Amino acid sequence: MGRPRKFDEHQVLRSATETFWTSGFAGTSLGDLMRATSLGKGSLYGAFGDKQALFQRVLDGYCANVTAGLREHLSGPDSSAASRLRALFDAAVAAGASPGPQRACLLAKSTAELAASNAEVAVRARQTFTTFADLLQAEVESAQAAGDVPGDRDPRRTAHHLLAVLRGMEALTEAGMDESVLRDAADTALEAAGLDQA
Amino acid sequence: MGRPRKFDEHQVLRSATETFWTSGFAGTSLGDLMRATSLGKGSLYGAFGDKQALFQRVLDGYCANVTAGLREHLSGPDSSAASRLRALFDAAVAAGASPGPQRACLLAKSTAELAASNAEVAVRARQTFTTFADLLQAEVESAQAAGDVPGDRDPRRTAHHLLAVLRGMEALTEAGMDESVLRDAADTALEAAGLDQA
DNA sequence: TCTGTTCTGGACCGCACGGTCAACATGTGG
DNA sequence: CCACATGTTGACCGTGCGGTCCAGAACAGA
Repeated sequence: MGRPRKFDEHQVLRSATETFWTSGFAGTSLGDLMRATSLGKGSLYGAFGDKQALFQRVLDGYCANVTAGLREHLSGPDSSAASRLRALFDAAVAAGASPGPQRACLLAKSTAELAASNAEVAVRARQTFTTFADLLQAEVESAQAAGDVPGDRDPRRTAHHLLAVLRGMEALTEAGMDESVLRDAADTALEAAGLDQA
Repeated sequence: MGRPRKFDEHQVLRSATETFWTSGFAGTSLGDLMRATSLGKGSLYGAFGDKQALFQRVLDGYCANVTAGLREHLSGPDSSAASRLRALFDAAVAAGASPGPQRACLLAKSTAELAASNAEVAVRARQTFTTFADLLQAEVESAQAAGDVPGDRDPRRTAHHLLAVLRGMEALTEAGMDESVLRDAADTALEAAGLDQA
């Protein structure tokens, strides 16, 4: 019973995500959020709590999405684990190649802004990156089993290296570095993992 | 002529750097800056212009310092270019290994927060990273000349990869990842460059 | 239809924000 | 020692902040 909500929670969270993504946590005001979501303050506070709590919801949702996306990609229809890994790095290069101002990964931005002062954000970041590493490791192992990666490679170590390169490419993308830089980083990383280029 | 300044500009910039570094641009208020610098608003505005201008001064100075530091390190007293590169990555691992909340590189934080919306920040970031790449490339070439890096490596490509790993390690450090992750990333990157581990 | 419950919209709060300004202090050059 | 140029201080300004609250709207169940 009671009056039903007029808004769709998912849609509101999507709008809020967009806003925080563009302006960061400190750079986003409640007014911005009200405009983006078309909700009054009362509804916003009633449904999500204060700005901090809403941000946490947004960040958690974003991390879940990104993790799910990566998991889906890595178990995708692509023929081999090796080609899926290559596709992943190709996508990272392509993301940085598009012209215009770049909007980096929300998780990267949030970690840079808040991880040092907000334990919850730090935990979420750490956990998400750890999951990334695990997924990459599984993929390396799979490629190894298929004979596309030499057996002498330590999958965990390799995954950690690939993760670092991916995050580094993200950072270089933020700075608007040339595509060639990203290309070089991606190719060298894949080579180091033992994956020959097509 | 006129009344002389009571403060040391370098000292003030150092304090302002500290403040922006801790809280980011949007997260730092004029009050924070006044407290940190012990200057009144008038002096701050008279000497540096508005908050935005002061931030740009701070960021430019930081980039200059970091670049000079890297340049100095890479032309340091260490015996070989190879060992200097190893020391560089060791330092990056060590930076992430210290306990407690991590405060990432100011340039990384500023790029994440502002590069998409502030052209001057984006230009500075891009330029600084490009300089990093150039310095790394020179070092790889030097190591190659000394026979510590195989001659078939493309120095530019290798430098781009090393740069990506360094920035990635920075990002993982922000998130508080285990030292072993950084260690793996660093070791694998150096190996990929053709540098054997000691 | 009436009651209880929830949701909505916006008025309202105190505060701190970024920024301006004018009165005053402190030097230098003549 | 005086006139001038500059630096300092902090009061002041309008605005927008994050957050609270409540009167009224919109439903479900009796």
